[in-house]
Amino acid sequence: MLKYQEISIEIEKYIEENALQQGDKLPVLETLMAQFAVSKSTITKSLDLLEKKGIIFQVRGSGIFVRRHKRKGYISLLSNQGFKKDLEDFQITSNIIELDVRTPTEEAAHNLNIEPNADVYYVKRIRYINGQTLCVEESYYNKSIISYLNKEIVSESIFNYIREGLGLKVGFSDSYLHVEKLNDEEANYLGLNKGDPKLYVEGIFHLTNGQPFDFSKVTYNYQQSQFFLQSNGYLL
Amino acid sequence: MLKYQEISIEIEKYIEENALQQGDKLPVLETLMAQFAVSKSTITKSLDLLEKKGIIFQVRGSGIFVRRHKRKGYISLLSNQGFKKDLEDFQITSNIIELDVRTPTEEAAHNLNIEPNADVYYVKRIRYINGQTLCVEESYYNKSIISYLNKEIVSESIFNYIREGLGLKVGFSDSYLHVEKLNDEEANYLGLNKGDPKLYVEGIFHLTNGQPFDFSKVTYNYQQSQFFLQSNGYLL
DNA sequence: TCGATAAATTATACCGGTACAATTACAATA
DNA sequence: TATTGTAATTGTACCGGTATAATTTATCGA
Repeated sequence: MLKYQEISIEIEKYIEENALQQGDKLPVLETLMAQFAVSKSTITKSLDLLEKKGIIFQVRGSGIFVRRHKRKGYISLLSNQGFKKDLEDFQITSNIIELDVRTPTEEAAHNLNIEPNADVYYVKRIRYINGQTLCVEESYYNKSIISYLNKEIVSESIFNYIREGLGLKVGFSDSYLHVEKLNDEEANYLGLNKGDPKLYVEGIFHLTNGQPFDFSKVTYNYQQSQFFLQSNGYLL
Repeated sequence: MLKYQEISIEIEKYIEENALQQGDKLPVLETLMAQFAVSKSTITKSLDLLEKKGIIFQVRGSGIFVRRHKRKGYISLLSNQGFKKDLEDFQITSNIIELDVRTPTEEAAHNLNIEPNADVYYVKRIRYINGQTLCVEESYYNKSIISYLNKEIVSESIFNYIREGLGLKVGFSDSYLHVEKLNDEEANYLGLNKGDPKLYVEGIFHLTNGQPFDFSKVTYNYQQSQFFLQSNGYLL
């Protein structure tokens, strides 16, 4: 583990343990430098990471402050961790409907940047949160990257498996979302009615080297669809 | 303008002008250092900024590559620029229904972190995109920060006015979104039907010093609600 | 020709420094 | 008391360096 990552975790833990509130001030840079016995640039990097994550904000000439946000019950849209990470407080389960190797749809092939006749793992599942339907999810995994999958792995955290089991590094993701009306089939899966609101999210997940490995299409139960989102603004 | 910001703009322009595609490689660090005649850390900072904005991604040992994403017609959810910035290609207009000084609702006061009897500017407007209703928007501006507003300013870019006119610096924002069904009034405003899908977004906008100055509640026309979102993953 | 191994390439981590800009605290002044 | 100017505080920009980890390319051996 890198120094600046460790430090950022330490600081986050410190905020947690001391129950610091929005606007509370952290020790100044110089203190932190001394405390962790590293150079200014390393501390700065830790703080930049925390800022990016929305944990703190820094004000020049003034100090470093906690930015406590997150209303309870919201899922953060920022983070590639899949669900397990964000929803530790909740009871998340899932029911795998299909899991097989097949050739991708044209759409999936395009988004995964593979040939139409290449192999993909296809996974269709329903996720539940505290017993309620959360979403219906269809995922296509590039089999030349994700060489093996089974029900056990899929039931646990796929992303963990990709990192730990396969030793791959998850990088960035692009998501596209819009709102529509449910059709019959979707309504059926979610236990809702045709015409009810539907939050639809497409996600393309990439390794750090830029290769897309997962293309997912998710339809959320609107009653469960509370998302959180933050931005730090690029003021150019 | 700071060096690393200028450079990041230059590089972005370079990508644009040379029509570089997803995966195309940029010059290596050393070349960029020489080209812009700055130190490694400055270039690195420019690249980090571009990475944060989703323009590029960097691969250690390999190079710097363009990450071209953005499907056409999607509005980026990340960025504090309000609308004008993201939707330059579109015809955005708005119809201001109300604009006055008043005391905030309890909810608004809470989110703006002000007393219930403090003054706020209240703005209610309908936005149109290419002649279609895009959203109904209610905003509360902390009057002790945004000391003056009028219809002309509101019709133009408020955020520009805040930066240029008032000399304030917009920092970060937190947004919360969920999906519901439209009620009668909302349906009426948007030209839709009661019970139709509703994408509802609450946003709290802060200055760089952490003060919230704008609390907004936006109800989107689901037919127009196509959003884009990206994440760079914090792999700790 | 293929696979393993070594070498070169390339971005990232980390150091420690100077200068500067924004904010805050304080003192002086009216 | 309020205001204005000044100094201290504090984070950010930028430099230039060494070492290292990931990747790609070249080299060698079978």
